[in-house]
Amino acid sequence: MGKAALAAKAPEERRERILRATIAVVRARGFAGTRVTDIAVEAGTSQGLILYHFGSLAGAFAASLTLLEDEFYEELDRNLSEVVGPVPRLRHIAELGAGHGPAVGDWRLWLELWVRAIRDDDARAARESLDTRWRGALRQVVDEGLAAGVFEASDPKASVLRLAALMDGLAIQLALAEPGMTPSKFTELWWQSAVLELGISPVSAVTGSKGGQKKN
Amino acid sequence: MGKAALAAKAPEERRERILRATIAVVRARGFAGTRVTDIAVEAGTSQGLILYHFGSLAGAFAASLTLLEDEFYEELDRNLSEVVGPVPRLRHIAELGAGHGPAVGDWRLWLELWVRAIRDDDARAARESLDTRWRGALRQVVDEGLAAGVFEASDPKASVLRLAALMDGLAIQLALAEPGMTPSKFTELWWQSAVLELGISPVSAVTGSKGGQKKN
DNA sequence: AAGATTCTTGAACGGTCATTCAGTTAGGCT
DNA sequence: AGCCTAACTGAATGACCGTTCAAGAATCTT
Repeated sequence: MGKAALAAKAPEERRERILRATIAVVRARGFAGTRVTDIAVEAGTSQGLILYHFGSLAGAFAASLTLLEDEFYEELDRNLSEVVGPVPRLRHIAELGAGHGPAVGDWRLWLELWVRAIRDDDARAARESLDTRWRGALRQVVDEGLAAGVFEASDPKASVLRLAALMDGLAIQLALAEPGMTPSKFTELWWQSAVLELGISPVSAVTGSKGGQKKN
Repeated sequence: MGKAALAAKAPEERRERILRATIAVVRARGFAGTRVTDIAVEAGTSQGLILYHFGSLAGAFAASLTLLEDEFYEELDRNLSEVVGPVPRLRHIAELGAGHGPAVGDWRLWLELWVRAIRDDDARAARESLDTRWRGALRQVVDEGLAAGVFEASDPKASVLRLAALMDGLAIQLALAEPGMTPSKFTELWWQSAVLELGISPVSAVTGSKGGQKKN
C-alpha cells in the first residue's frame, strides 16, 4: 500500500508531465525537430502514451500551447504585482524582457511559435492570445502612469503597440545572440524608447530602477 | 542549330532556376515544409539535379540564401537611390518595410530565416549579413540627416538599432496578419517613432512623403 | 474479489522522403 | 565523326518516424 502510494501516478500527472516535456523539447529542438520519441524520453514514458492522450504529435503541440499560456499568464501576474508604481513597474517590464523570469524569458520559443503561427491555427490562436494579454499588461501600466501624470502620450494605444513591437524586435537579436546584444543592452535600449515615448522625466527615469542608479 | 540555341540551357541557368524555385517554395511552405520534390516541380527539373548541383537539400537551402542576399542588396541599393534627401529617404524606408518592393517585403520569409538561424549556421550567417547591411543603410540615412541638421540624436547608433528592431517587431504582426495591422499602419507607426527618435520637425515630417500630406 | 474500465507499453506497420545510382543525353574538343 | 566529360533523369533504396495495435498493468466499481 505504501508501494501503491508511491507508484501510483494520477493519469493527469502523466499528462502534464508529457506537456512539460513537449515544451522542453520544442525549446531545445524547435517544432520542426521535435519527435514523438524525444518527448517520450524527456517525459519518461512511452511513445504510445503520448498518442493515447493527445491523438497525434500535432495534438500534443496544441495542448502544450495552452499549458504555456496558463503559465505565462500566471507568471506575468505574479511578476507585475511584485512592483508598484508606474515607473518602477515599467522599468521592471524592461528587465523582464531581457530574460529574467523563466517562462517569459525564452525568446527562442517565441520565435518558434511565431513561425508555427504562420501555418498552424492553434499556434496562431495561442500566440495572438499571449500577445494580447501581454500588450494589455503594458497598456495597463501606461494608463496608470498617465493617470498619475508621470507619463504623457498623445496616442497611448500607438505607444503601447510600438513599445511591444520594439521588444519583439530586440528579442530577435537576443534570441539569435547577435554580437553586441546582451540582456542589459536590451533593457537599456528599450527603456530609452519608453522614456522617449512616454515623456518620462529624467528624474523618475533614473529612480525607476529599484536600486537607484547604480550601474556595474 | 536554331534548335540548339533555344534548347541549350547553360547549366548555370538551371542552377539559378533551382535556387529561385527553392526560395519560392520556402516562401510558400516554410523550410520545414519544403521537399526536394517541391523544388523540382517548381523548377521544372528532376529531383536528381538538385542533389547533383547542391549535394543535399540543406545545401540547396544554403545556396539559395546567398542568392537571396545578392538580390536583397541589389534591391536595397536600387530602392534607396530612387529618393534623395534624408527625410524623404527615411520616409521611403518606412514605406519599404510595409511591403513595397518585392524582395524586401516578404516578412514571412524573414521569420523563417530567423528561426532557421537558431540552429543552422548558414542561415545564421545570412541573416546576420542581411541585418548588418540593412542597419548600415539605415545608419547612412540617419548620418546624412544629422549632417544636414534635419535630424538630431544623442546616440545615433542606439537610435538606428531601435528603429531597425522596431521594424522587425512590427513586421511580425504584419507577417502574422494581426488584426488591425496593415501596411499603412505599419508605415505610420514606424514613422512616428522615427520622428520622435530623430527629432524631426513637424514641417519636414509632413513634407517627407513625396506626394505632400495627402491622406486617404 | 471479479469484472470492467482506464491507462500504459513497445513492437510492428506503412508512408514519406532524402539520397543513391545506373543509365541517358548533350556539348565540347580533336 | 567519335570520344570524353559534364549535365541530367527518375526509378530504386533505405532510413526515419508518426501512428496503430494487441496485450498487459493499474485502478475503480460493485
